[in-house]
Amino acid sequence: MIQSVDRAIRVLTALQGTRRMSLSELAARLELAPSTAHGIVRSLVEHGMVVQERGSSRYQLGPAVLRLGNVYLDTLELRSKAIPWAEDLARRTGLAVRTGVLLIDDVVIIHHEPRPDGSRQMPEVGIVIPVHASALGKAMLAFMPEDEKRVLTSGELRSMTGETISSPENLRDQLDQVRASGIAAERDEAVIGESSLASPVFDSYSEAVGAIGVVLPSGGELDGQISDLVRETARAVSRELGAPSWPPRRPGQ
Amino acid sequence: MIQSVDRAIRVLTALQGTRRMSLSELAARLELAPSTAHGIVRSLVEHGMVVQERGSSRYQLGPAVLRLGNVYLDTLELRSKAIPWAEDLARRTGLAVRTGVLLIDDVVIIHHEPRPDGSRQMPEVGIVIPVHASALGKAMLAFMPEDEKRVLTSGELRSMTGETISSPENLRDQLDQVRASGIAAERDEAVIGESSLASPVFDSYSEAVGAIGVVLPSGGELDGQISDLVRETARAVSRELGAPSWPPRRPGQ
DNA sequence: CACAAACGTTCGACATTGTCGAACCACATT
DNA sequence: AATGTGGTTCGACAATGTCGAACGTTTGTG
Repeated sequence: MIQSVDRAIRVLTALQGTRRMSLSELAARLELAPSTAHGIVRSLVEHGMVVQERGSSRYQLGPAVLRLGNVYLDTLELRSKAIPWAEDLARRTGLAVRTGVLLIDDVVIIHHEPRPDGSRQMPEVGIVIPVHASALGKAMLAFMPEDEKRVLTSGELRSMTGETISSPENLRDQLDQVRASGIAAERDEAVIGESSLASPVFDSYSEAVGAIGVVLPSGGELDGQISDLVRETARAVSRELGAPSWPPRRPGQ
Repeated sequence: MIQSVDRAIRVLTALQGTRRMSLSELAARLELAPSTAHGIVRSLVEHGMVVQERGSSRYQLGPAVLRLGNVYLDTLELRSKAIPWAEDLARRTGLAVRTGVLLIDDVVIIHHEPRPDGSRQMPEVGIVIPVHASALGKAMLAFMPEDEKRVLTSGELRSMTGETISSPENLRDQLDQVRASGIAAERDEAVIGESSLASPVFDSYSEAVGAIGVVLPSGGELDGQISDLVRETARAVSRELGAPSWPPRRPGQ
């Protein structure tokens, strides 16, 4: 791993958490000399990845990162294949549909089909949710042995709400259930009042490449029919990606 | 400018143009030894900025860039202030409304309010258009003396369609007009059959920070009433950002 | 089915390059 | 007006990234 590249990405990641930071804050966060941090930030600014506010004080992310994100979405085969099925699932269930992929210890939403009731809803593309606090994350993790091991042994499971799973044993048991049923559930674990159901999507190598599922208010009963629709959707998208079977014979290679 | 950081960003930029590239393609494009390129790519992969496709061959952008892009949009004051006015402008004109910022020699769209006719339209947030081929770009450039100079003297004005401005003299004359009228126009210069009108938005330092405008089919007559609405919108957003006057007394600085 | 060629990847040595500390400058605050 | 904070620049050292060569795997071809 190249040191300065690593540090540059850490700068971006820091700015992603704390949206506006002064140079000294950045330097302190990364445990670097201010002049070192300055050199890195300068390089990022030159390419528009970071901009400094007027008044030459704080730094924040720049427009170049937006362009990159847009191109990423365009290249994703999973996304283009999933969109028609997501629309279909939203129509049939009357619920919002999310599609996501794994990024280290989080799920990144790559598509969001809003509830078809015509109400104004925040677009959620690009937001991240901890793997262990989302149905999408659990659905994927159950079929990614290496990532599962890493998450289970990494120690800390960040708490989002009082319902967030905090013990690795509990999470492992749930992943076993996901493997058996092909569907993952979550209730108030990321956002209070919000529950979700999701199933994993596989590619032609039978690798889990993402997950798709619905978001519903926590109040209602878990409807078996909705589970079936989610599973069917995940299977359909997987087939379009060339997956030989669903669920896969040998979970995730 | 730190060499390896610069190279890492060039890798991302290359992957943004040519969406899938092999290591040797990347190395050739950046004029690097394959092993050097590999080290850089490896660092990017570790952070999820780049992923390699199954079959260990080609590389493409990864989910981490999407997360960054989303956070960038959230931090942008221009965007949050512009959205209500963009909705209003779209309703009044029946046209699609775009808001954009400058990134080197391009405009990046940071908000897109679709035509209010209920038809399915591609979301355009994140796409880039050459400055000299867009009304948004010309509107901003006219009030950014340094960037104007750079663009006018950089030599090449990329051609998008037969109508794209290719001569610096022509562009400079148009920018003079923009300064006089406070509004920029474009007709078939980026996309055939598509025209646009835009006005610059200023912050509390009277610096041009972006532009807002409408997209319309190239057929119709240029309506003076629409121009007035665009100008009024830009003025309103500028006021919300704390701009002391519109247009500014001392153009850009 | 076997061979060859191309590609991605790993390793180690050299010197280029990034890092750090100190000094400088501008701004804001008292 | 003076002092302190924070951002930025500069130069010297050595740590770090770069390159070339070799390895292993995959892909295309005879």
